[in-house]
Amino acid sequence: MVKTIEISADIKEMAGITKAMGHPVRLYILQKLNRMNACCYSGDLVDELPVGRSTLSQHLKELKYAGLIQGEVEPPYIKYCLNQENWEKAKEMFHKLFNENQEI
Amino acid sequence: MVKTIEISADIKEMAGITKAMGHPVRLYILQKLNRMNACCYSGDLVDELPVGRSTLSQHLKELKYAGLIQGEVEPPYIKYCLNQENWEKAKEMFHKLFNENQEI
DNA sequence: ATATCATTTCGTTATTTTGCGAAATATAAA
DNA sequence: TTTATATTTCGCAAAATAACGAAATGATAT
Repeated sequence: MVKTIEISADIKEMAGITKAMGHPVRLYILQKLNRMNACCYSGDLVDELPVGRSTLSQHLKELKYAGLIQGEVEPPYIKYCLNQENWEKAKEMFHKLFNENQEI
Repeated sequence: MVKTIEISADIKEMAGITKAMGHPVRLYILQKLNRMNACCYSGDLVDELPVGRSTLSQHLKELKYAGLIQGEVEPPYIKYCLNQENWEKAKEMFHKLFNENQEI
């Protein structure tokens, strides 16, 4: 007797986003971009974070893959900003998660 | 020239919690406990999740370690519930993260 | 054409995570 | 005391993650 259980796509999606947020360097970047309401460059970040350039690049790639940030080429730099639409979506997801027991 | 940069303890703490939440099985459990505003048993969960008992036990252990849930021995069961205090703390953390650009 | 600059990709290594089944634990029932 | 039940721990294998330095890329300046 085999279990035929699946976890909903919604949960899986949120888990993916949450996972992408679950690293100090990546969380720092997201917090900074949101706080400043601005964008930044990899070069800025590498000076304030305890990781090397290539490692930082990997983290940016992951955040991009998760849809939380986007990079705009601005030679010779790449300007990284929050992906506002998805960031709002994430915000909403967390809001729901923490508040869906508040029903009347 | 060595970098002497550190990431704040706050960010590290939140990253740890976020990481613990960043898996479909664990997120499912948290959502369920919060939604139902109730507790549940490992045996309930194993029937609705696509993982084996020992794997589920590992996930519960991780959530417990992160402080998000707590287990109360109720022989022969163990009753798992949200750790309300820490759950509220997590809620507040996420709220801040997503809203701290809303300053006047 | 060469050099420079910011950044990424590649190749590698070490560590962590995920998952399983078997064995162990702890409690209650027969 | 044996048996049954719920759950965890152990030991393992496979896969994913994190980090690094070196090399590659792509653009501009000399």
